[in-house]
Amino acid sequence: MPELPEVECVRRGLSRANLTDPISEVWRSEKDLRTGATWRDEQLSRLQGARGRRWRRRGKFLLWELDGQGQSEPLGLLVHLGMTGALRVHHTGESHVLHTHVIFRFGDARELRFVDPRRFGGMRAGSLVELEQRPPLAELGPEPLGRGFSGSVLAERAGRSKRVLRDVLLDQRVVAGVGNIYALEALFLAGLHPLVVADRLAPSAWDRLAQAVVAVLRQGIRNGGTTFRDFQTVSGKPGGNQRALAVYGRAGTPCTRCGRLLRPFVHGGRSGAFCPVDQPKPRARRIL
DNA sequence: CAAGAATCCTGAATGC
DNA sequence: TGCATTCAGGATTCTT
Repeated sequence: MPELPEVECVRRGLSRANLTDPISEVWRSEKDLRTGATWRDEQLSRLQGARGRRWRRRGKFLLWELDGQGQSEPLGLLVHLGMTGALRVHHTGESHVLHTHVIFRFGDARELRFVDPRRFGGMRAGSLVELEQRPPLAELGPEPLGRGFSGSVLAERAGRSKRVLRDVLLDQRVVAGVGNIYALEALFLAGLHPLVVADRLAPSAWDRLAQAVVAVLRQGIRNGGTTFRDFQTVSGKPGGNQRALAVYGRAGTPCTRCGRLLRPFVHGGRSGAFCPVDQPKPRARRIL
């Protein structure tokens, strides 16, 4: 379940790996990865001979910028890790694990492997500019760790919505990179009930929520990401942020702040937890 | 247009 | 012990 902090940790690992030799070979398994308009035509072989320049992140997406051969336009590789996707750097000849679907081999006898058991992840190569300017990247909401993110930005994009706060935070068009774990953590930190309808929030509550989103994401990155089951970094190590989680996966256990038992809920087929004391659901029309 | 549901997938966890 | 069922869930597509 890589969300923004996990993807950012992967990005940093890939940057440190310095994969700048030309790609000598692209290997692809026969299994489909994520299907759908943006992923259908992967064009991975276009990266043959290209040189990696840098790794960027946008929300939960990774974007590898590459220089093509000759005077061709800059190329890009868009990657989404889905639920169980992992990017790992290996030496050529190291044994493969099950569910390895893509391999980029380099001149220096290393290779970048994409492993994804559930195949919710996807990859697509193409013109860098086109990847940037078309969906899904073009439709993403603001970067929560970028300049200009604030409660008023959240309010502007979701303040009239009838959806509940947890679902609003999961909407990548409202804010990019937040998934179920960090949405629930941010709501706890902000003292907001996850099932409050968005259009009831006053500006002060939106401010608190935006600050909480930033705080939990920063903490997640600082702790190397959250590994609940599958997440691993480029070197194969798990993250450490699961120890810092206040509510996700903790339903039925005591609240770290007040000791009351955290309550589970299911909404829209997705589960969550909250503290009935610290995250009350007020009757008031406006929630401050 | 917005909101909710169904869909994709495998492995771990649970139920009987 | 073993088999069947449930759950996990991001983004897209479909339905209401």
